[in-house]
Amino acid sequence: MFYINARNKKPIYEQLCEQLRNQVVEGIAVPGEALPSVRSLSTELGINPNTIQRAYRMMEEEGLTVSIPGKGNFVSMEIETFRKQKIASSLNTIRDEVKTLKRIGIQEQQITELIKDIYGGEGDDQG
Amino acid sequence: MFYINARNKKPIYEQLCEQLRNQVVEGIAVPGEALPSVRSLSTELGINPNTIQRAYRMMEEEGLTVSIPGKGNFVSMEIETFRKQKIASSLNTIRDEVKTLKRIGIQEQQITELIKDIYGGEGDDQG
Amino acid sequence: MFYINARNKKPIYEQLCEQLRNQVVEGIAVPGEALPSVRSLSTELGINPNTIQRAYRMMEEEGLTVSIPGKGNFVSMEIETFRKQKIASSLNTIRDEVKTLKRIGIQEQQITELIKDIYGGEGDDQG
Amino acid sequence: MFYINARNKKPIYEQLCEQLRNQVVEGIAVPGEALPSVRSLSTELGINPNTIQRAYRMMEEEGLTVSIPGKGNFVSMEIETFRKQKIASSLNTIRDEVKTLKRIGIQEQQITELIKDIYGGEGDDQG
DNA sequence: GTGGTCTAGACCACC
DNA sequence: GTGGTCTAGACCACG
Repeated sequence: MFYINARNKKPIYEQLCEQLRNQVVEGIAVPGEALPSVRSLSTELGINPNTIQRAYRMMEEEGLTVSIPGKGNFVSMEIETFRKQKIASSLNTIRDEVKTLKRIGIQEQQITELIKDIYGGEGDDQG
Repeated sequence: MFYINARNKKPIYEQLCEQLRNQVVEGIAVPGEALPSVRSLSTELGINPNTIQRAYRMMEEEGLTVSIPGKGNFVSMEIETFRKQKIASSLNTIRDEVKTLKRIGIQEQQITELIKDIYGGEGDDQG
Repeated sequence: MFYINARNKKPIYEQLCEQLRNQVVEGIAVPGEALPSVRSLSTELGINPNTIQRAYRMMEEEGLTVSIPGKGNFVSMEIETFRKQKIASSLNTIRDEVKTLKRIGIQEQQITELIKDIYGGEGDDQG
Repeated sequence: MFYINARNKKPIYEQLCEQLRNQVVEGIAVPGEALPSVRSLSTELGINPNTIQRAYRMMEEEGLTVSIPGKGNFVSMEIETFRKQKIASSLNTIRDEVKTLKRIGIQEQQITELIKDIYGGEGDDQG
């Protein structure tokens, strides 16, 4: 469910948080689903429990999960917000990059064809 | 020629480097052009000379500039590489984001219209 | 693990970087091995932490090490590249010098005997 | 007779000095030969006359040239010393590199063949 | 004037 | 504890 990229300069707790965020908006993690316990994830990833704890705390602060004392951490039931946020964020990123490409002199066609290719492929090439 | 955004989490030397990178790919900084001296930029921005030095060193390591001791720092003569890199990088970013949006369930049309809007505007909304 | 030669004209950060490079290609420093912490090496050598930092940063930029914030600096797992680079570089240097000697009028025999002497000695006259 | 590589980090006066040194030991510059005047070389290379002056001064200090006031600078008649120095220096460099290669595990044969190739070619492949 | 190196010491985030 | 960034200011070599 989670993995760590030690070479990545992002802090570990951020990596974990981001992974759950992505899984949630893409429907891979479903509302109500239980997250691994702090202890088990800690040993599985070889990471300090404090760091896992911090990641879980951050997830809860974001509203991404709910923590039920004595039970564990669970994906929140209110995830539509995150889907909208992610869409807005992605569109913004695309807008910025496209503007840059326009300034550099790239033709609109080259970009639209890239998109057509992606949507043309029926399958989901998620890694 | 350069500015600092204190609110930006990125380190100052990175901001400077990134700004020159953009100016180069957009043709605002032309090959052979002299950069401000370490000291002058330092006082102009209210930044420690060491930090400017580091930014300039990084630019040179990237091949973005050449440093001639006793003379100054100058935009490199071979900048076409950076234009190509930037294009490839931007297209990759767009590809990733579009794939994500597809997975989330966004229609192709919504993205292509965003792009059409950007290219429809004659002006350059830079800065 | 490291030492400083004050008489050497090369900057300190370069000396450190070069030493690790040599230790790596000669198998003295093994992949995954931890380097001294910035602070400890700083006090051990009587060098400013900033300078050590810079050396370590340069090593990482070269791909010689990986830096994990909060953990330390470690010899990279992919060091075979450096061995090959070093071999190529050494052979090139030898080639250039031999060509010069040929031009000056030195006999081939004089050079080959030098090499035979080196390989004839069983021991390793390192350090 | 001289050229400047602005990208080279070596100071200009050092580059000039080194070039004459090489030309002398290789017989390209012959004893008694006149060097370009400070003024003419200065304009030819687009270099500050002071820098040329410094290079010429250094050449004279090395005993590489003699300066005759009112006449100019001339290659020294005593150049055999430099030939011997260059040979010693080259042999030392080769010795060091070969030792390194031995330590890394390179076979003697690989090096001797490199040398045989160089001496096998009748011509002088100097650039 | 220019860039390059180094010291001394502070502050931050991460683990 | 760790690495990373930044400031303040000195000193050097080069042109």
